[in-house]
Amino acid sequence: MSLSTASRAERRGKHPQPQKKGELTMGRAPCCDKETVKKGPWSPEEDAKLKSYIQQHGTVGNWIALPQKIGLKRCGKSCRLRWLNYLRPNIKHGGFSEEEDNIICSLYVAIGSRWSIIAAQLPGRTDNDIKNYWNTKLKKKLLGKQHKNQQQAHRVCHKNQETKESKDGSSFWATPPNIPTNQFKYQVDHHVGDGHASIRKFSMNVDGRFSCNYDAGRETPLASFLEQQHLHRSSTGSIELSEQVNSFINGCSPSGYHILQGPNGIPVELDEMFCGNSVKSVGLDGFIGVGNMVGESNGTSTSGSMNWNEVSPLIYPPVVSSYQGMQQQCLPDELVHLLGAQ
DNA sequence: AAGCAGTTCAACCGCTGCTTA
DNA sequence: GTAAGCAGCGGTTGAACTGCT
Repeated sequence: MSLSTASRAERRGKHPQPQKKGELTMGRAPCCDKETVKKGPWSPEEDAKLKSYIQQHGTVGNWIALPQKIGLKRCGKSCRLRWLNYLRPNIKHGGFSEEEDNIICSLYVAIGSRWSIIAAQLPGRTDNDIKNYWNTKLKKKLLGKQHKNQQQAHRVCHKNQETKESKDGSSFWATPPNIPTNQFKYQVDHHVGDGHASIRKFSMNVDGRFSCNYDAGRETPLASFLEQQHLHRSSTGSIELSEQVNSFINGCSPSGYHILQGPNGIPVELDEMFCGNSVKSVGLDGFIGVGNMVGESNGTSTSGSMNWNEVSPLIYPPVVSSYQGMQQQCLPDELVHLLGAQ
């Protein structure tokens, strides 16, 4: 370290942030003076200033220095957010289509709350918009569907459970249901011998409703994300998610057989199902790194890979009487070990 | 009309990872 | 190799709005 903070700040045309009395020396200094910076809703005048400056000079440069340049008493981060989420051209607000709903749900199931990646697949939508939409509407919509199906399925399950319990006295359910041919799939084409950079084309197909083809020479955020996650290719170069995902999106399980229940028989919330599942718990590596994941019609997978139940047990777990029981029942050994170590 | 509860969404906060010196 | 500075991200907050009683 040869340069002091002050000299570096000067070189960048900035003054160093004065350290406040009693402030810790460790940790990050605030990006702006919180006492003089304006907060809250933006006025039309502020919007106009910001918009005209960016339209003239572009967004290239230093966001933190920008408000000073144009005389705005705003934090640079706030300016950036305002531009990206509201002032930027071609922004769409509200009125999400059915197709967009499906895309959001599909991607949420696959990659979790990576809103920026999801937003990148929906032109004109911002991550903030999608996040809000998911939290306020889509999640409830799905829970509503889920609830309906649960009510139907409960009747069937109750019958099945009675039969099983009468045999062995346990509350564990019998074998998982057969998984019909998948409608939802990711496919990653590759060129042999090209390493991780071989993911040159990313296409996605949700029941024929959505297709996002790779634009040659331009890596999609999702494709590069998958690449970052050290996607292991199968011999066919494809990753396919089973119909379970798709059918959940469309309202619960394919057979109406598996109901998600917590320890006290309380239905597990969507959040817990997705966010608490192994995808999130052990990182996407645990999900994508599995390699070829094919929901065959008999519920098995090919070439030593894992099926959906093994990878994402909380989406389709058998109902068990305890969390530990569920781990033992559903998770592959290495994941149980990982979770146990946490 | 008033009061309350629920919903929406813009904006904020704090953290992470990358870049630079 | 290290630390500062920054952009970007996801979670959270709270004001404004809406609907119900």
